[in-house]
Amino acid sequence: MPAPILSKDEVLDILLQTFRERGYEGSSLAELSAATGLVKSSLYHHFPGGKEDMAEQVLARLEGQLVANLYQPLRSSQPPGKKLGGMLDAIDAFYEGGRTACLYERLSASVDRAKFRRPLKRAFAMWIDAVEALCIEAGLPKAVARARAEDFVVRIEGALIVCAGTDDCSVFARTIKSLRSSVLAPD
Amino acid sequence: MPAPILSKDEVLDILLQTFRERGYEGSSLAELSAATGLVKSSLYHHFPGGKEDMAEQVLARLEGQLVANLYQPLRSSQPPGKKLGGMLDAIDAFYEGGRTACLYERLSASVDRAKFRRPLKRAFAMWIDAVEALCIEAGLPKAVARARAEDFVVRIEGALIVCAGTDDCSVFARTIKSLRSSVLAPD
DNA sequence: GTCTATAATAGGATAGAC
DNA sequence: GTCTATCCTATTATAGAC
Repeated sequence: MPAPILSKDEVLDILLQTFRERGYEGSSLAELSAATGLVKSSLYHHFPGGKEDMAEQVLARLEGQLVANLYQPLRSSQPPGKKLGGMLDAIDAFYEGGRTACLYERLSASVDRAKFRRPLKRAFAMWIDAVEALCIEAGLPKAVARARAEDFVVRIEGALIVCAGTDDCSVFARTIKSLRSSVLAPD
Repeated sequence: MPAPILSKDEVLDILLQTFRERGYEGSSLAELSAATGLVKSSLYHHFPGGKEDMAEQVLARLEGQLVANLYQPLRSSQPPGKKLGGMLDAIDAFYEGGRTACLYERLSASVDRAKFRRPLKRAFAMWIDAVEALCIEAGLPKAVARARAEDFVVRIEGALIVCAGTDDCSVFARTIKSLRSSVLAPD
């Protein structure tokens, strides 16, 4: 009984990276096998449902990480402006200044997107809701807060696409900077 | 010598639709063959370079259509506000209110994105430049115009992603509406 | 310019040893 | 829990007839 090479979480982290880099269709089992150092049948031991199962478990782990590192900190007693800054710093780091794609975008754009419909809907809803709550805390009216939060996520996702398409990360930096000063600004 | 079933342009239109719906990796030759009604070897007659060749020719045709239908009308003598409205109407129709994806996004997110680097860079640059020129015509300072134009494209692309991820087109409608009133607003 | 037929490879998935 | 070996299907691509 050979000992595990990597923990389940380490495997999931590598799968997340691969899906972000190559997309869902673009990540073949051969690719995922090479990235994790596990042969295909070892992957099937962890993920009996194959690639779909991998993506689902990666989504579940990412959701937990985002709650812990992005959304929970927004509930602290710090001033809203400080919390917004912290969230944008974390987002900038997570996307490496616009160099790496968003898993949610990758799966939303995949042929099999219907299979991930529920977790994806929830992921976007949680993100938008978290920013909305921050806007409300900062004193913005509910309707304005909702629109600002939705636009926040729209602009992050859009900036990642334009960065990839133009081969120019500066768009992402400008978007982060603009969000920093506009999201909580008075109505 | 059998007569052509479809014109080259008709074939390219169908390929465009298929790439937009299923992405680059997600569009297999079998798929593209079924969509066009041409068997694989007929496709290779038109596109000796295979799928990559198809995407390149689709990109070239789309660029021509956008210049004719989106960018050239911006050079007319109509008032800037009217031209912005017309462009947003055309964009709304082209993306079917957020229901269909952007080819540029699909190719920018593909594993083979490096192959399309130049046409994609040019596509985004042309789009941003067209909106920038409109903003300048409306009297906005050059730097503001540039930022507004970049943000315009970022928000269209982002709205399409969030629509797909949330299964809710209303995000796209709200983004279009917001752009309608904000893009040319005084600094 | 379209077709049938075929080849070669890559993809997803499983059985069973250790 | 990991491995080797194998299977079947899908995918890309080409040859050659009409």
